[in-house]
Amino acid sequence: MSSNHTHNKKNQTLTKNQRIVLNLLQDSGEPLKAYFILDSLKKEGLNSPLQVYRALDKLVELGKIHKVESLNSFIICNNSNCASNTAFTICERCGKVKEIKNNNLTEGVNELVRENKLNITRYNLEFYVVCNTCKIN
Amino acid sequence: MSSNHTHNKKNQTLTKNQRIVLNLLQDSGEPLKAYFILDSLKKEGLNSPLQVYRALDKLVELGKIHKVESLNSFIICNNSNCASNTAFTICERCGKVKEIKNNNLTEGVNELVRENKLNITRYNLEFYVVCNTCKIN
DNA sequence: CCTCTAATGTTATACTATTACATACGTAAT
DNA sequence: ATTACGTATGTAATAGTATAACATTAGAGG
Repeated sequence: MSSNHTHNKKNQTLTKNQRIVLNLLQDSGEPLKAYFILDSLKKEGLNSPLQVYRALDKLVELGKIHKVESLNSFIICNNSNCASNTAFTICERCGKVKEIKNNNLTEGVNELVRENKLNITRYNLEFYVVCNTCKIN
Repeated sequence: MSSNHTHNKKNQTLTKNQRIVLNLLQDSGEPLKAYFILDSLKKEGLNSPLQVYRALDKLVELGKIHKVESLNSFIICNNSNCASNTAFTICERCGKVKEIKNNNLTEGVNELVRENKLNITRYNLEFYVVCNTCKIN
């Protein structure tokens, strides 16, 4: 469960494709789909799905982004202590995704994992909610 | 977080397609992919992906099966108290999936959710492990 | 400069899932 | 019994997600 992140690694060490994909996800803050990324970055020189998927794979591996499995989407990691673990809330109505930064929760989960000797290498937690905006309407 | 399951509903209330898909998943115990299910049930009269997906959707809705999001697969629910919540371990090496029945863990998660006022409607937890078989080799 | 690894570019293809539309079935109300 | 309605079916077409294979290039380290 120790951090193998490389958040601190300079973006300069990334290749061009990796960098422009990361920048797009960073600017967006929302989960984006691979083919949306492809369309968005056509003008930057991305031509094929594979170029996008390769960049995404690498960025996931580096811990700079996460895949939101149930949405087939990718989102910037804005958490400094998530290792390769992920925890999201996903609004059932509008689809809005937020990475959970609540240390209570993640520490609680880590503790549960330890207590139950689950021998986890990493985890992906998806919590479905109705977000505040949707709750009002 | 209250159970809205219908495990007790007789299989008779299911339609033919739903029943044969459920039976296959039940017999297998493993997560199966939609197109594998289709191939397996050609002889039973399933001809198109849509027939499979419709049956799967319904079974998920009834809580009789779960989708393992990160594997694009479906697995029988063998847990009597999971509501529509899911928790799995997935072996990183061999892909073997087990539904977590550990009440400690699920109760712990429920408690964390309450404590943190997350207002969750349901959750999907995917824990990556190296299973015992793979650990030996 | 050489070598090795990782990344690239491109084409084709595989895998996953849904739209659209016509038809049938079951059941509850009239 | 007939109508009406919701749900399931069957089928064809297509949309959306992801990888295989192969030839080439770029960059880091010796």
